[in-house]
Amino acid sequence: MIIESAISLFAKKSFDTVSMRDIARAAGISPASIYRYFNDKDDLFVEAFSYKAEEIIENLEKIIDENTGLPLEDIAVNFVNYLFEHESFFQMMTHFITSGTIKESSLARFNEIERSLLDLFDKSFKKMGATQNVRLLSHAFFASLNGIMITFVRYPGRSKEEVKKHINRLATLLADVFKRGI
Amino acid sequence: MIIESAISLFAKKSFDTVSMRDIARAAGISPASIYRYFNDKDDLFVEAFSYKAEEIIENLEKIIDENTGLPLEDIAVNFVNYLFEHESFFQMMTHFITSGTIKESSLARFNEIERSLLDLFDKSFKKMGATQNVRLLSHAFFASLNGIMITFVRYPGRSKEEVKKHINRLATLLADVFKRGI
DNA sequence: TGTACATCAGTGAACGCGCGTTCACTGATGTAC
DNA sequence: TGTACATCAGTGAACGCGCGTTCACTGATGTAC
Repeated sequence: MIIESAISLFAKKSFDTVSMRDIARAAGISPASIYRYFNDKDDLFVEAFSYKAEEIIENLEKIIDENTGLPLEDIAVNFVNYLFEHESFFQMMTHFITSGTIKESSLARFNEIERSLLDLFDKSFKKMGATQNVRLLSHAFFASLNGIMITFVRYPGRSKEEVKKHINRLATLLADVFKRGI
Repeated sequence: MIIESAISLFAKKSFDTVSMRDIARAAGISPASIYRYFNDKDDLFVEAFSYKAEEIIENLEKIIDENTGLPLEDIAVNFVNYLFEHESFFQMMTHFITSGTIKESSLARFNEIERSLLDLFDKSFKKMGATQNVRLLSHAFFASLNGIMITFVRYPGRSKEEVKKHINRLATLLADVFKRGI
């Protein structure tokens, strides 16, 4: 319940602006109660992130496995749209990637999840027939899609629909470039 | 002097952890004095960013102009190494891109600078013979390089040298893929 | 050159706020005999 | 079934802190006559 409240808040607000009091209010409990279940804010967030991450990785894996001939463009577009639809996950991921002030243990768990995501991309590239530098390709592709999301998702003066469309175009272009370039 | 102190602090600490008191201390003045020259923290940071950005854009432009046959790989590697060597600029750029809580006027100035950077990539792609979708290519390439930096620059358990090397490899791979893919 | 006043950079201390977290406590539920 | 006690989820209030920012003030410098 606490975790779900935290997640739902991240869909609306950025990491720094979500406080323990906010989460407690959303969960309908007192701030002190949160500390019965989590050591500190970092711990709560890493739990929330991994909770959401499991769901997302499972779904993405399904998409990849069920569609044997899935072109890289579709994987890219699925991925960014998934991030787009699960803003809380994207928000948390961005925070873990960019923030310099995270407990080592939390960061370790985040990296584990990041590796699972990269495994998905590995799988996709292997299916496409890539044999060399697969992990490096995954790193580049994953980071590039991340970069596209991070750089343009807050683009000011554009509606959510326009932003989504633009990001889809960029993801498609990137996948196309990768497909032909590898 | 204030601006330079702010910039030098960003090279070491992340945005959220640099306070007005830190900057005042580094500049050898009192916190109150900063407010004689800047309306608020946002204003100071956008000035610091644009101060550094001008220098960087000028330098990158020189590199591109002076080397007519410069391959995309070199531009990519120059760009990420530049970000790497000017951590303060990278730090500020990341903050402006990811933070959801910035004054509209500051964001407008940031976007102006971002557009200048994109113009540089436009120039490079045009030199390479791209004629269609040049701006879209620049968006994708710029965002991808950003993503590579953002995603891997804080990679835990690796030395700065290792991180730099890895990012260079990814930037080279990306440029190579783009070159062959367009 | 001297004097009276205005201007202005700069300051130490404080304001008000929100944060993560802890404390001492309550009251419901479970357990033992 | 009743009673005494232990366990435990949950709480309101407070602690201590650091933040951005403002205030009332100082003292040096510039200006006018």
